[in-house]
Amino acid sequence: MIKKRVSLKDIAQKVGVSTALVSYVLNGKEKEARVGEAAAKRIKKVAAEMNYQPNLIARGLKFGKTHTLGLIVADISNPFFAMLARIIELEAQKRGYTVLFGSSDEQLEKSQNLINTFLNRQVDGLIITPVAGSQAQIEELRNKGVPFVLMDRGFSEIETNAVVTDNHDAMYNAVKLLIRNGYKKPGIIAYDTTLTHMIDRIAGYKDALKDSGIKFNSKWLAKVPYGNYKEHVAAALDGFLDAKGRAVDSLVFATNSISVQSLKVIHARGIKVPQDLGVISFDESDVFDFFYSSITYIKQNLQSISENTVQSLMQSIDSRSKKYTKITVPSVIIKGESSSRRTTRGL
Amino acid sequence: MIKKRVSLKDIAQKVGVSTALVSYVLNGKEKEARVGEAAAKRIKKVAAEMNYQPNLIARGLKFGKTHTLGLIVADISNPFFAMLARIIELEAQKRGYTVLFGSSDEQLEKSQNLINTFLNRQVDGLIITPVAGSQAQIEELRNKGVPFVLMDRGFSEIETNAVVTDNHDAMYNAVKLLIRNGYKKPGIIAYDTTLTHMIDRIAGYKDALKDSGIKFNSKWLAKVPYGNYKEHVAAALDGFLDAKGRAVDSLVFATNSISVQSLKVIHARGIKVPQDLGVISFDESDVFDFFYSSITYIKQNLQSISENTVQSLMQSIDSRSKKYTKITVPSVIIKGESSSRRTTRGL
DNA sequence: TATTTTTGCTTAAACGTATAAGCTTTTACT
DNA sequence: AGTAAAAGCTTATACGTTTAAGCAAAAATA
Repeated sequence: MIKKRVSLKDIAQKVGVSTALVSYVLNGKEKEARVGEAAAKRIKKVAAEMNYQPNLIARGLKFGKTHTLGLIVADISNPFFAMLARIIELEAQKRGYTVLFGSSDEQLEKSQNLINTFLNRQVDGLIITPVAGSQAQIEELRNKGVPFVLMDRGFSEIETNAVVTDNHDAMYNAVKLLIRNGYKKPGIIAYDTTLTHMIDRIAGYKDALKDSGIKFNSKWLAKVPYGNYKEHVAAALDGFLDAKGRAVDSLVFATNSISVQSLKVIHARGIKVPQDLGVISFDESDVFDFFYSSITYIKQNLQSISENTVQSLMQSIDSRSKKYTKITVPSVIIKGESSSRRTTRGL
Repeated sequence: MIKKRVSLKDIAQKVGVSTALVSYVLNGKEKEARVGEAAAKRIKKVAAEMNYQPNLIARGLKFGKTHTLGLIVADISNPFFAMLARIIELEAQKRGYTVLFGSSDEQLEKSQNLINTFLNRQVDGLIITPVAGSQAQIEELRNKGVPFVLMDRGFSEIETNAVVTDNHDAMYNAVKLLIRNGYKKPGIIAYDTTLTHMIDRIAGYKDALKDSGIKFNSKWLAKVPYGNYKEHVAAALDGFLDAKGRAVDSLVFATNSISVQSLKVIHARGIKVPQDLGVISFDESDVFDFFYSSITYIKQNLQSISENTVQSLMQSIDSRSKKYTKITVPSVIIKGESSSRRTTRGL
C-alpha cells in the first residue's frame, strides 16, 4: 500500500480553505496575498502535522523549470569522471539542483540518447563531455537554445560554453621539464581523436619541442584508439622501446588511463625509470604509490573545473543569453623522480 | 532565445483538431479511439515535421510515475560504487528509467537530504547503500510504502529488499584459504561500523577460524573508523607488525579502500608478501598489477549485484507488495601469490 | 449615511498530458 | 423511411502547483 503524498488540496480540505490560500502561505506570500493571521497559522500547523512536501514535478510543469541538470560523462566508472561527478553533484546541490547522469561511453548514439532523454525530462541544462564527432548534436542544442556547458573537452569549430584544463600549457610545461632535465627525445602517447583536449595536449607537446630547438619526429607520437586501448598502448610502448636503439628517451602520457596502462607495461617489462626512460603522467592515481620511482604528473584542478562548469551553466540558465564563455583552468605539475635522470632522491 | 518545445497543442492547432485526437494518435490508440485514417496520417506527419517530443514531466504528473530512480551511494568517486553506478544506469535505461544520483558520504544528514530531495522529485523508487545509523530513515520509507532496495549492505534489524554479496561466505573462504596454505595467525582489518556487510565479513572471518580449530585472538582484529581511515590503517598495520614477534602472519582486508591503503603501507615498509605476511584483498584494483606479488582477492560480482538490485526494485515498483526479498550474490576468490607461502610461481 | 478602501478569502486559468464521456454525422439494418 | 449502430470527432476533467483576477464583507473615509 503506497501512502498517498499529501497535497495542497489535502491541507486545504482539512483547514477548510482553498488551495490557493494554502499555496500563498506555504510560499511565504502571506503579506502580498493579504492572508489573515489566524488562517495562516492554522495552515502552517496542519501542513507541518501532515508533513507536507511540495511535488516538484508539478512545480516543474507549472514553471517550465525542474531544477534538474543532466550530466553526461564519457564513463562514470573512470575515476577522473567520477571525481568530477562528485563535485558537480555537490555544487549543483548547493544551488538547489539535482543531477541526472549517464555515460556516453564515447559513443555517438548513446550520447544522443542521453541528450534526448534528459531534454524530454525537461532538465534546465546539460553538462557534457562531448564524444568525438558529436558536433551536430551540440549544435542542435545551441539552435534549440538549451543551456549547456562542455566540460573537459570541446570543439574548435563550434562556439560554446566550455570549461577545460589549459591542456596546451600543461603539456608544454611537462615536455619542457623533461627537456630541461636532459632528455633529448621525448615521446607522447595520446588518444586518436579530434577532440580539443587531445589536440591541445599534442600541440603543447610539439610547441615545447619547437621552442627547445628539437625537431619533432613523427615516430615519437603514438595515437591509440579509445576502444581496447590497453593493447594498443602496450604495442606503442613496444614500438618506442624495441631492442635496437630506443626511439624515445622519455614519455608523456596524455590521459590518466593511458598513464596507468603504460606504467603497468613499463613495470612488467622491467624498464628503468627515470634512467632509461623519463616519464610524466596525466592526472593522479593510486598506482603511483606502488611504482618504485615516484611519478611526476600533471595535476588538473578538478574542483575548479567542476565549480566553473556548474557556475557557467547557472549563468547560462539564468541569463538565457547568446554569449558563450570559454574557461581555461590552470593545472600544476607535481614533480617526482620519474622525470629526472639526475635523481633527486634524498634531497 | 530559448525555442519553445512543441506540445500536443501546437500540433493540434496546425492540423486543426483537438489535442485529444493528437494524443490518441501519437500513443498508438487510433483503433480504440476510432480515429479517422486521414486525420491520423496528417497528425503523424505534422508531429514528425515539428519534431514533437513528449514532455515527460507532464506525463509524470498525470500518471504519478516519473520513470526515474534515485541512486544514493556512499561515494560516487569510490571506484567500487562508480562501477555499480555505471551498470545500474545501464540496467535502468534498458527498462526506460533514468537515474538521479547522489553521494551520502556515509553521513546521516546527507543521506536524509538526498532521500527527501528524490522523493519530492517523485522518483518511482530508490536504490540505497545505507549509512550506519540510518535505520529510522529506511523504516520511514517502508512506512510510506516507497519502493526501495538496499544495496551492498543492509540492516539485520529491519526487513527490507536488499541485494548484497554473500559476505560471510566470501570472507570465510578467504580465511580458510590462508589457513589451508599454512598461515596460523590470520588477522583482519575492517571498518568500525554496524552495517551488515562488515558484521558478516567479520563473522565469516571468525567462523573460518573456529571451523579450523584456531582460537580467535582479539588482537587479530583491527576496526578502523571510516573518517581518515588511511592513518588508522597504517597504525593498525604497525600494531600487527611491530618488531618483536609479529601478532599475525597473514591479513585479510575487509574492503577495497582498506586493501589499497594497506598494500601501500606494506609496500612502503618493505614487508615481504607472502613470505612474511599472507594477504587477501577485497575487490579488484589497478594497483595490484604493481605489487611485486600478485594479489589474491575476493571478486564481487558487480554485474549481478547491479542487475539484481534494479530487477528487485522494478518488482517492488510494479507489484507494490509488502513482500521483501533478500538476494545474496556469490563472489569468487581470484588466487594470486599473496596468499600462499609455498609460492606457486611457474605452476 | 453613503462611498471608498482595505481585508480576507475564492475562482479560474495555466503548465502538458491522457482518457472517459458526450455529441454529431454518416452508414447499416429492418 | 425510420431507427439503430458505428464512425469520427470534441469537451471536460484530472494530475499538483501557482498566481492573476474577482468578490464579498468589514473598516475607513467623507
